[in-house]
Amino acid sequence: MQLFEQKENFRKALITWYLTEKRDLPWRRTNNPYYIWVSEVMLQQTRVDTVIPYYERFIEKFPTLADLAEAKEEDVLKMWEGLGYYSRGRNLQAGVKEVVAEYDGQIPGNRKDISRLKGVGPYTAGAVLSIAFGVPEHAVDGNVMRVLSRLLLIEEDIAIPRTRKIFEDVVMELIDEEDPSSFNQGLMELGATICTPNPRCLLCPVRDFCIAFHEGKQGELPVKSKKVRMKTIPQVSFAIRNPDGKWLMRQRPTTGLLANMWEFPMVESTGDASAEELFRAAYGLEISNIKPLLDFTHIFSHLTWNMKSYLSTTVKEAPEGFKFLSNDEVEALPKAIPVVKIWEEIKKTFEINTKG
DNA sequence: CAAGCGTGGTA
DNA sequence: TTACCAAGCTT
Repeated sequence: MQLFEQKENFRKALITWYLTEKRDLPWRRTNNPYYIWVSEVMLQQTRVDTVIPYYERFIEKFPTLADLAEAKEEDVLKMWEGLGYYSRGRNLQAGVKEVVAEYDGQIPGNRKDISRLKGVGPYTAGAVLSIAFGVPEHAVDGNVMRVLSRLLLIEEDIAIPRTRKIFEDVVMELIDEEDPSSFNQGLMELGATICTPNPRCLLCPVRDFCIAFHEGKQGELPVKSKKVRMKTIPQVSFAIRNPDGKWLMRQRPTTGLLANMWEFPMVESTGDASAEELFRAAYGLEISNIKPLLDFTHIFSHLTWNMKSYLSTTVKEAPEGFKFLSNDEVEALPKAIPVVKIWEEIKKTFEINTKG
């Protein structure tokens, strides 16, 4: 069957399948545009199973858009701890603040305005517009590109940004004006459960429309170029305790990797300098009683840290930019996974019980 | 546009 | 073990 000549039949097959087979997910039990927005940001490059508990905790902590707008950034990042891509959390709060300041707390219902909000790109704009407001707008993510590349045998490289416009145009041609939410979510649900990288075509509700299936090319699509060479950086981290039993920590810079997250002092390990020498050179602080704590490798999306962590003590004051913090304070701060791992090891070593 | 930006799951 | 992801956005 020709897809474009059978638009109505295609829409009906897709939407009927979606309404029957869709998974029961927390954000599918609401039309609250703020909740939809939160879920869409969390779902960026992140699995559904990972997001669910974060979503539940987040909307419990910040039940309304106003609650999030008024929150401390540190509390927002704490709720994001372990979810990754932490600028998403900071940008979400920034966007929410813009809605309060410029739109009287009402999320804009058109693409032009909603797209101006921090952290809202072309996909998230279309998702919120179609799902929460019922506006017939495209919401093209990786799922949609995979599904449509197969249905229509589109062989453009989906790794190239400008390719997305091809799929946006296709969606605007096909979209169901009566139920754009189910249409867009149907395409995504299909990509997530049936039209996966290794597709299960025999279960597909729209395989009769699929050119790739017809020609047996579903395994060759979508076309996606890839170029990633990963750097490995050796890091040395120091958990330094003062006589009050407090730990030396700092907040990372406001831009770049793990922006604004907290960490134990850390330096790139170059050459064969000892841990103590590295730390004195970096911060000019004398430390003693150095003992190995925990070694591990942490893999980011674009680089790898080979971590060696040490325990030590000092009697000096904190250097510029650092703070000595109690166990409960360390527990409460937002920390990325490598820092959490070191902190967990410290808590085990010293049998620390925190209020958190 | 290309590169930077997290984490955990899976083949 | 390596590679590739999973509902992308910013600079």
